This record gives sequence, structure tokens and C-alpha cells, in this order.
Amino acid sequence: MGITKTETYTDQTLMLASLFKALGHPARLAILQYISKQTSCICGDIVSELPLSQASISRHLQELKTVGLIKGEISGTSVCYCLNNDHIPDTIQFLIQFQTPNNSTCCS
Amino acid sequence: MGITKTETYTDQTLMLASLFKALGHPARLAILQYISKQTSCICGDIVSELPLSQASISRHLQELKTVGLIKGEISGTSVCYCLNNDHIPDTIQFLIQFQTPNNSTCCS
DNA sequence: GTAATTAATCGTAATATTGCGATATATAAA
DNA sequence: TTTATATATCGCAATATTACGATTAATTAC
Repeated sequence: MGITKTETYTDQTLMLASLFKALGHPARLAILQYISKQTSCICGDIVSELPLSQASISRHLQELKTVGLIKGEISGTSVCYCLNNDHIPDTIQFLIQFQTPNNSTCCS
Repeated sequence: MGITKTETYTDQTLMLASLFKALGHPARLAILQYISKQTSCICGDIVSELPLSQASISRHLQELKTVGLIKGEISGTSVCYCLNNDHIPDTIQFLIQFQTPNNSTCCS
């Protein structure tokens, strides 16, 4: 169906899932890495960095902004984007619980 | 189009994106958490834990297995699943680069 | 052997995502 | 005011994802 039964999961699970989902596209990862490489905010030259149209980039930026992975601020005719790491610790914390080495005894 | 231009991204970016994509669904996060809570392997009673059909759970498990987040081993008529944390460090490492506090000077 | 159990796969339907061209909007420059 | 620049949004088409019932395949129990 392409529809997800959201009603039975905890808010935290839904929140994390949407964060990971936003991270689950190579273009969005590339955008995040490009933004993080800059020392200051980046003002929309991402289009020339990736093989995507301006419309597509804009959509990806919007998605990243919606889940809170980046911030954007209007600055003249352009928009200044930068990372928002408010939710990064949550994702890291979630992944760390799977890092414990109980691999050894399990499934050869 | 729903199709992704994979050819211009690095292998590492594509790999990470597929891992995050697999993590980008609440059912799969719930499955991972359930498996990680068990001390030993879990043998298919996940169906009774989540509000999804056996077919759907099986598909989610398959996806998690494909990207290498879990391992599965046949054990009689059932299959024993457990975590595979081979790729977890990569995902954590990737996220850590966004954790640096350059938030302060940026985008108010 | 047959029946029961378990999990994977098939087929299908509904919804979501991705991408782009075209257009709209909004500011800056002339 | 007109023009240029930058970004967002609309509309569409193609593909992907999600979910489920039904079926298949494989092992175990009888």
C-alpha cells in the first residue's frame, strides 16, 4: 500500500524513523556532507554540486528541513542553509544500543 | 520518478543511504529493538509483537538482512534472527561528523 | 506416508517517493 | 518599472514501498 501503520508505534520510534528515512537517500546525505564541509552557511550553490535539477534539490532540502536536520534562513534572494544537530544525538544514541558485542554467541 | 540517480554518488554514500533507508521505517526499528532486547536469538515470534501480518514482517526482516543489520539462521522449521552490528559503527561515525557544535554562529 | 508448523514468496492494490520542466514568488539590480 | 536572480511549488510520469491474503516450500510430528 505504501502506507504505514503509524498508530501503534511510540512517538520516539516514529520520530527516529522519520530522521533515518530522511537520511536514507544518497542525494540528501551528499547535501548534508556538503553543508557540513562549509565553515559558514551555504547559500544555494548545492545545485551545481549535485546532478539534480534545482527543483529536486529544493525538495530534498525541504525534507531535511522538515525533520530538523538542517536550518534555512532567507537572506536576500537566496536562502542560507546550515546544519541543525538538535536531533543527531538521538540518532547516535539509538544506534549505540546495537553496537554491544553480543554478536559472538549468535548466528555463527 | 521514484528512481534514484545512483551512478554519481560514492559507494560509501550509497551504502550508508541504504542502511539509513532500512532504518527509516518504524516497524523495522521496532523489530531491531525487539531483537536487541533478547539475550539469545529470536525465532519468529516477532509477528505477535507487532501489528503486522506474517508476510509483512517477513519482508521487513528480509530488508534488514539484505543491508546487513541482522543475521538469520535456519533452525528447524523456524529461523533464528539476531543483530549484526558490522555496519553500525559506520553509521555512527557518519552521524558524529554532524554533531560538532558549529550551530552557534549559524542561522540564529 | 500424512498432517501440522514455520517462514518465504507471489500477486495485487494503494500510497509514497523521486525527478523534472514549467511556473510562481520574492528580492535585488538596472 | 523592468529585468535579472534565487528559491519554492505545481503538475505530471515513472518507479518504489507497504501491506495483506493466498500460496509455496521445507521441516517436524504423528
